[in-house]
Amino acid sequence: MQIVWFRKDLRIHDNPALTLACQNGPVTAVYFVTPLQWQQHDVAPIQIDFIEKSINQLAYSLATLGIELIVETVDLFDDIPDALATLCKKLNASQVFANSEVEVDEINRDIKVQQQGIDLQIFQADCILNPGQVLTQQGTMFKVFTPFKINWLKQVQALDLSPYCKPAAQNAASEIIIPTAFTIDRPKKDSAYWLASEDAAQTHLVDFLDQFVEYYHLKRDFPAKQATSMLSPYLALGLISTKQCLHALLLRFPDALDNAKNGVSTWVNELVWREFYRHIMVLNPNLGKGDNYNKLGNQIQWQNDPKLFKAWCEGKTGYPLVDAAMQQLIQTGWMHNRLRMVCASFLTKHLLIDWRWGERFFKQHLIDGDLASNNGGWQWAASTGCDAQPYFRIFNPIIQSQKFDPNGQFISIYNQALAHLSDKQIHFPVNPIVEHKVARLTALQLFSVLKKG
DNA sequence: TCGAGCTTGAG
DNA sequence: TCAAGCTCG
Repeated sequence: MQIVWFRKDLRIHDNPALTLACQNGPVTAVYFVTPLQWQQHDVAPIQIDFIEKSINQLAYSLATLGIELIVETVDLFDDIPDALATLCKKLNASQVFANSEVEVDEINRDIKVQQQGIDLQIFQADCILNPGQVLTQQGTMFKVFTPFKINWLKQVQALDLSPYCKPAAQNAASEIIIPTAFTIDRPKKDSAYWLASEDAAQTHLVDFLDQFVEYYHLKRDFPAKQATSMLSPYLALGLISTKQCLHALLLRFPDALDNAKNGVSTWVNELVWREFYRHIMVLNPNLGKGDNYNKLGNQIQWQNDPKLFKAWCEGKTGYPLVDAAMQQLIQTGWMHNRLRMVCASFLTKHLLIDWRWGERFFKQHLIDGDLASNNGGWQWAASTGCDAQPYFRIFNPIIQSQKFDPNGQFISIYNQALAHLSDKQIHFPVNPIVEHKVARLTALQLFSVLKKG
């Protein structure tokens, strides 16, 4: 008997741990619910709801393969080695199969499991190219995205991207035992807008590839348009893999890896950014503990005014686009990528609040909360990250609004009181908590500690 | 060594 | 126009 331990890979397709375990004989699956750990990791209630629905769906999918999914609740990652050892004993299992994760606590958890004497086999399915596999000629991690991407594309072009097949059913012709629904006993926020299944993820992907990807580079920056893939919640929990995404993309657009300037390659870029941030995280584990990537960032004198932070959290900064974006996050658990940049820039550069505060707040509300991507994005905006925004580049929230929500269509969704304003008027702040020009100059001074040379 | 090339702009 | 540099080959 083998155990397949599911973590952030809640899928039966393109899942090497599952497929390879099944090749070795009978399999039982396990998922550990870790409420206290999730609390420490600021997992959003809406993501917990999405996890609950996803594991119930996974249990059903596994049942169709004749595999039982045991869902066990413990407090912390630290409790898993014992729990897993007990389970191995009970099932008389010789090996545990799992897919790798990139975060430091997760990696340490796996080490502790192995130290417990459990034969834990770890497979790589989180990235298309494994962390540490995309390096400069000096053997170091790239510090700039573009050369990383060039190297990544080169390697991927030589790769077979066929996803792993789902395993064959274990006991043919056996009846499907419909598993009892599992409930996670934690505060939850309804995630029903996002159907929690592999099928739903595939539908999002197909719709995106059929209808949107060709215009992605032209439309993706406009939050009022439906133009992005909407795959982030699925990628965050592994209901779909980036390999599946790229494979499907290449079937439709065989020259997708050619580094052109079109919608297809712009979207490939996004997948590569995801990998870039994951590689950085594995090679710099302390990023997961709040370290600035750029140590000069330690010298930034954050002002951290709680009143300003509260206003930002509640979408009451006075800047219509920022406030609408924060409402989108609070109400739906998701925020358009362009707006994440605008809000992150505003918090760090206009309000001079530590990016970690914003990172945490986002994590607490995002259905697609993912440490590497969230941290990478925040440190990009705060100019402390790897290949980050230069510190002197400060988004003007009014110009961003004029450019990317020209008719105020997005703003109007979340602030009907402004809907009657003209296209010209709607972008301007009403009782702003800080004035752009003043804030900009202060930020330039405070952030000048990042000046190089 | 040196030069090409820099995600998501702003005053 | 400017760009408060630097990475990578």
